[in-house]
Amino acid sequence: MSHTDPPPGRRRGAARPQAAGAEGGRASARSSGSVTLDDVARLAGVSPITVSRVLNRPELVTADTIEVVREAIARTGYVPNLLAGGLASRRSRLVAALVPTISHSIFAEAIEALTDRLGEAGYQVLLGLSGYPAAREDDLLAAILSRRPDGILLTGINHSPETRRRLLAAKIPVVETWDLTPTPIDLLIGFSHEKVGRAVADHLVGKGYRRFGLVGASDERALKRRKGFVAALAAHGITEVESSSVPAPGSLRQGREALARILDGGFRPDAVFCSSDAMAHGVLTEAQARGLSVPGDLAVLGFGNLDFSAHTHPALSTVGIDRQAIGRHAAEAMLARIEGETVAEPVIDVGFTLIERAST
Amino acid sequence: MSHTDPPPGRRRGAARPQAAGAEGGRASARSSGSVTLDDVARLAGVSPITVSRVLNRPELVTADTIEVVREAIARTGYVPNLLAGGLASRRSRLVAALVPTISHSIFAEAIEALTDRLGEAGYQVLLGLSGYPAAREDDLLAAILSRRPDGILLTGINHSPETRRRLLAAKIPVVETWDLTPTPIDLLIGFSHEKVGRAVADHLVGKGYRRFGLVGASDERALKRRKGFVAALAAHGITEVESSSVPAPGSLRQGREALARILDGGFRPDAVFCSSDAMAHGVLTEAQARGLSVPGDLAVLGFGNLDFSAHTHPALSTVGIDRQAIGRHAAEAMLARIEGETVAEPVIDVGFTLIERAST
DNA sequence: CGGCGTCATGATAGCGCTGTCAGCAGAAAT
DNA sequence: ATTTCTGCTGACAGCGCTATCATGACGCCG
Repeated sequence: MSHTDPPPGRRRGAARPQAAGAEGGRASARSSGSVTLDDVARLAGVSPITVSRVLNRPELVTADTIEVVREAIARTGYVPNLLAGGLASRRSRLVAALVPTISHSIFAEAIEALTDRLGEAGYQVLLGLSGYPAAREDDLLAAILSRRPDGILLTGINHSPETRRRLLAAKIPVVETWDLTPTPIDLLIGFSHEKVGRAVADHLVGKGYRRFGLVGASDERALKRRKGFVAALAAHGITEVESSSVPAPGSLRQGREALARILDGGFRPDAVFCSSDAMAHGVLTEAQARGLSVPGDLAVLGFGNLDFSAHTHPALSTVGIDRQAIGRHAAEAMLARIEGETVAEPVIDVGFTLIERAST
Repeated sequence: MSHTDPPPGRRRGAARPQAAGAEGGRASARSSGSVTLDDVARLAGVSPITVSRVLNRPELVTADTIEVVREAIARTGYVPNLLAGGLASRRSRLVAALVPTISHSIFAEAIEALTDRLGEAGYQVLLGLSGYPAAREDDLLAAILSRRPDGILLTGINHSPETRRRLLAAKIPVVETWDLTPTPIDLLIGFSHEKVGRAVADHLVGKGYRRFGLVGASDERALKRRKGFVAALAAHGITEVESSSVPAPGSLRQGREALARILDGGFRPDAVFCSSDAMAHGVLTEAQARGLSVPGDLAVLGFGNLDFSAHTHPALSTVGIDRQAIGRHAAEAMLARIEGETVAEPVIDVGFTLIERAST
């Protein structure tokens, strides 16, 4: 049923221009009234499947037909329905990304890179905000899997057993990001936070600093950096480390307050390592407010190399992460997996760079 | 076809526990093999539509039945398919949001508030990043409308005729945000940027400042603020305004550089109004680097009241916008419209607050 | 000139779900 | 006892698209 006329003389001649939904048609009560593939097909004088091919696999259709169909699409103002398409083809062309927050730009940029790359390939990104202790991750994941994404990106490597189970059951590519682990669910793109901590400690000790402050957010990755930092200091025989924890993700304000707490507690560090550049900026600010000179009285080192970090006064030493590379690699790996190609590098260590500026 | 056994004794007894996809079944070549509503229904001994109701309109089903069905769902690990559901019900439970960027937290927070509120109502947010001169808005919109969102949020009020046409044709609620206009497409939630500019000018003039610098990003809303600012200054008889434009969105770095340009150009303002707090922070930083005292030598005023603004040194005077209110109101208005309720206030002016801190 | 492969297009049959209306208890009304 | 109503459940028929296989036209070969 539904399309009544068998294409007569072959295209062009068959096309009786007609407004969509005009005709003697009985628009079934449930129909949305909007233009469908069938409407376009009828106007173009071809079968619906041909219209579908023009849109999705034009290499299978002759140039003439493509032109006729394109014109019919333009005339009707047809907008494909990806819900229907996805249902039929079992490819939603949707990729989900779960991040704790986008308000702090460390994740935002990776997401933007991911979105850009996937957009080029015709995919869209469905964003899930899990909040900081990833409390909602489970429910969120359930909601997201209902959309049948073709792939999913997660932040971090610690997921509840329930989450792992669901991901495995979904049988789609999974990319974990921002950390490394010997037991990834599937794909993995990150770097070693513990090594970051060690590298920072070695650097600071090498420059002669001996009394350390640590200003860290309480998220799992910051804790790993701390662990590496403390371990490396211990290896240098240094145990004098005063630390102050704040709730993730950590802001300039919290950096200021943390330094104030450390100083007011009587400890007088000569260097402070912060778990984010925003907090380091706060430490810088508090130091300045107290008339301490940086790095003379106090060295400060951050994490993230955000866009402002090179331009604070003094410029902030920090650890640079190629955030866009994380997003880009995630997109590439996911696309490859979706297309059924074998992924050359299922685990990518994007590394980090210790960036020495004026604050140390 | 498809479900073979008519529910015999009435529930419970009928449930023959069976792994999903076991049975003598001929899984049609196209089936995904994953658990469907029918599988759950068979296990629970009810019809598929009843399972659907348990999930979507449980108030229509008795407690007993709900329990049996819930158990079957748990046992099978059923994950609903919203592509199919959306196609059948013509409600995707998806809301699209188009913003220039999420890397700068001014939009990110509004999006988070939107996402939270909509999430409670069972909707998810599909994010579209249009980039700064909203170059991609048209294509992006086309891609997004293919998903049949139930509503859409736009940033700003200037859209191409093509965009307007498409939005109107989609027949879904549209919320424009971050600005006001007498001719909204549908719903509108924002505030007057020109009034912001005027209020800032009045404030600064009132405090005795007379020579003004203006550091502005070149996006349309920042230009409106500038216009209001300049107009109000003119009303006070002040025409000595030196301005410096930077590409949107504007960063700390650009703030520093802009102040440097103004100062090196020989103009010596006693107050600078910046189009974002990030840039104002940069101006603050450059002033400090040059040994200028703020506000003694130079007053600085930003825009946005971001989380760091109260904690810079000196604390930054700025214009506060209730960003979460924008997201929340947008969500509420959209939900009301989707549910078919009449929207009490289709246009909401969330206003702004001039926040006076130490930098002026 | 018949056989066969290739290419463009079409017919059919779903993908997994929900709108709609019908049916059938049991309770309430007469 | 009969009627009417209410509340719960089910059968059916799609939603708009695409996977799959079939078909017909054409060119090429021996």
